Amino acid sequence: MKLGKGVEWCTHICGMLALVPEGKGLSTDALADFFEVPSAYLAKQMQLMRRAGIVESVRGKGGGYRLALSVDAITLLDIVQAIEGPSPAFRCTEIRQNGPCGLKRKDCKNPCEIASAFAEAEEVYREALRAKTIAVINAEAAANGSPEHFMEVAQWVQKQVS
Amino acid sequence: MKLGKGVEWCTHICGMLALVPEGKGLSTDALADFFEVPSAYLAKQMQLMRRAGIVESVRGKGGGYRLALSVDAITLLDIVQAIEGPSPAFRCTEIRQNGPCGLKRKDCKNPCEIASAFAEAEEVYREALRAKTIAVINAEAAANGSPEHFMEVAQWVQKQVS
DNA sequence: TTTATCCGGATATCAAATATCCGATTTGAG
DNA sequence: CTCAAATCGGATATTTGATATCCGGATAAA
Repeated sequence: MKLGKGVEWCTHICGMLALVPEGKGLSTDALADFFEVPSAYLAKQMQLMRRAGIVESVRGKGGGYRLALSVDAITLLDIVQAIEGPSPAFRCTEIRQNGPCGLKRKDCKNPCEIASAFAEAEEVYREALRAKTIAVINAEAAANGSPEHFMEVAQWVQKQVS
Repeated sequence: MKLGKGVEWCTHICGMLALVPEGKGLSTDALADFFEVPSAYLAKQMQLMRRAGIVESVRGKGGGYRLALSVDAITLLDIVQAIEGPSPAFRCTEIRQNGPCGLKRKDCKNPCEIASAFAEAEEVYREALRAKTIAVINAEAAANGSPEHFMEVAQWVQKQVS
């Protein structure tokens, strides 16, 4: 039961990309430097984000990544699913069909009670993540953090895109 | 984001152990045969269950495992935590402290907004699993399944403990 | 004493996460 | 046109964790 590092990285990155001016972008190297994470591996995560439609890329000199959607259209769930894929955490292998008292295949059209219970739990989990947009996260961060730090970050972004 | 097979196995096993008569137990081999799972590996999972206080073991000939608690005192969350351990799925590595705009350690006494959001989501997930006891699961299974199959399983258990 | 069982540790195997590298392509700038 | 900067996709290590097996010791019933 573990989420990949890419989830943490990309969530922070989305918060930062929100500060990037229209038409500009930040390169993988710039993002990797900002968070001190391995550039080559981050590049792979950003490709997943792009395929999921969360960010868009501009190739060639001066290119980089920027958000493909507005900050209130990107949820934490979107990011998790982009990085981790769609498969549920609980994997039902239908062991009720095994062994001396195994059920017949045809009697197992519906998921078993255990699989259903885990599916429900994962659904409320996803629902909680779906309720948190980048806009919300950034608003909370602005409320809790110092204005000085915010300016510092904003100026760093400015320097990169100029 | 993946739960180990032991979670599925042990949940089904708890449902079965509920049928074991007072004072008796089922051996690891019997459980492994019933569900067609590898015996040696299942033994490891059962040790985790025992250390978590969910089942208790009887050593020596004729021994085995039985529930250590009543069926309405064992939740799916208990089983997940027994097998998977206590660590959360989202691992915050405090990358906000990294890089050119990294925050000072002392300004990071509270978890960041992202870590908090994931912690909340995992809490509702745990809450959902906490609401599902073995008693509930078994009641649902009894309601959905055929009485014939229930008898078949009960008789198999009888044969093992006699 | 023999047999069946759990216990703990050591170890092997396999899959996934993490990480790096390279060649191809695109694009802006000189 | 050429060069440099950047993403893209694929190939490939490396590391970690999940999966799986085995064995020697302890325990208890027959």
